Amino acid sequence: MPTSRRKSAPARAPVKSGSPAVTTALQRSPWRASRERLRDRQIKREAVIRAAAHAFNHKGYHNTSLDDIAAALEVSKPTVYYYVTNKEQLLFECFVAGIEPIRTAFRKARKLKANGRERLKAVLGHYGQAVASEFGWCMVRAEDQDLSPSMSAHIKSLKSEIDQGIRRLLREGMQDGSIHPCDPKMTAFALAGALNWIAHWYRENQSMTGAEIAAAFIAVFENGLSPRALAEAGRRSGGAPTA
Amino acid sequence: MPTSRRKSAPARAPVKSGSPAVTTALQRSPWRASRERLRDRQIKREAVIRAAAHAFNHKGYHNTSLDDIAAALEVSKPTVYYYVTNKEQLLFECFVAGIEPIRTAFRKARKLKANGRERLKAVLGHYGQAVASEFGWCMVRAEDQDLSPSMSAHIKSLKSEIDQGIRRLLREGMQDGSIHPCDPKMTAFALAGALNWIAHWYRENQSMTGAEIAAAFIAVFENGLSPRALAEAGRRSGGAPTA
DNA sequence: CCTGTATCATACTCGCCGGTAGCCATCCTA
DNA sequence: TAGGATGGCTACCGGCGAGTATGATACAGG
Repeated sequence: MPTSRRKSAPARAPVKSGSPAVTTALQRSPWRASRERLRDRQIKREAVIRAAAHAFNHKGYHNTSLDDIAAALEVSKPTVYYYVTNKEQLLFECFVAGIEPIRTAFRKARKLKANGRERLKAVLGHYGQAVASEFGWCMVRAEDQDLSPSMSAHIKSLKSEIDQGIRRLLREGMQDGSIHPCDPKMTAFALAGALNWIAHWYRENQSMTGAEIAAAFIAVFENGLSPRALAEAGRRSGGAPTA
Repeated sequence: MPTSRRKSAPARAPVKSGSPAVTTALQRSPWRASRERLRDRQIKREAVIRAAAHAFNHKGYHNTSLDDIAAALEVSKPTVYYYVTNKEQLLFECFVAGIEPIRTAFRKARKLKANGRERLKAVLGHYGQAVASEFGWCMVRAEDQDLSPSMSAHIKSLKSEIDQGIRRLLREGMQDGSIHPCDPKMTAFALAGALNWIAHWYRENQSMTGAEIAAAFIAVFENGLSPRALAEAGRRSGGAPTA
């Protein structure tokens, strides 16, 4: 009976995590071949997403057809559809792949033993690198209007998580005296905006690496435009300034 | 002979300039009626562009059809095409309308009698307001990929003009001692990026006006994250800090 | 009243592109 | 070696949307 066979496609796994615990145990199982095929499938799936990110980077989401992506992979369009359900999901996966390193940066910063400003700097450094990565464009430019309500909500919540994380670090830094008093909301917007915008002017084969750009930006944020006394400008670790 | 009649459409005038010197003289010309029609045409044309900007704001460029814009104006699609040649030009005009106030801000700042930081602040204030304006989204999001090479080049040059203007003000401020030493290129990117990003989260009917947002951002840039000595934080006009 | 021009609508063309139907090859498993 | 699962292809559909052909109306000038 020729009913739909395509339903049997295995559910998606998180795009970027490198096969967490599945391949470690049961090395000589009789299903080894099947497991290897599954792993192959993940590799191919990631290649599809990577190709999509690359195409979106260069031509934009709407100017990229799935035929383009298929051609870049030297396969046909239905093959792409074998790995993802639709174009929208491609954008979504690229977004997630881009934002994931930022989330882990927050987790790592949390267990860092330093003042708020240093922790914030650590996060912003990873943030900048993520924006300059191959998924940066997709992460930054994924728009509500191009996504279904459910995915849009998902993305919104992830973005909000990042935003709240920055605000929290700002507040903590202000409490421990390592950050100049400011409005956390506006400051977080300014910081994230400056870093997000990297995706607009940064394309591969640039002279600076993502890390270098992030470092340069952080220096700007840290010092501000107004001139500082020399002693203060050279200071590294912050305590309460005068109080 | 039914050849193309549409060629007779009058050439476009700069979108936003308010009928510069045409209506001042020759008030009783016999072509008064014809001149009035021309003025009407300009008004309608601007309405079309404004409607396009509004639609692009809400749904994005690619998700907006010219039927949408026509419907918003309660006219039909050919009417829209009577005032603009194609969709691309609509985006371009929106971009120009958005960026023009920034250019005038630079011109005004140039004849301002103040140090570099103050002049930069004045420009950034107008910059922020422009980004938060009805054309802000179009100005910020107009992408090369959606435009023909010639228009893309035009937009690129306008953007570059703004960028170079910011860098120049930074250098001037560093020379007169009102701005902390920094890399002008990276700092300009950071400033412009933060302000550009306003277009992503700012939608009308927000609690803050564009001017308020710009002021808040400028305060962030000016102070920086590192804490400042109280005397320094309160300082207003800058001279050389300690040298 | 006649003619040209400005303005706008109805009703189309047409290409692109997201997504699918159906078929074929291969390979693992029993 | 049969038979199912897996992975891939060619060929198509359907709709959306940019842009247009054609003609109707309004009005100005002679």
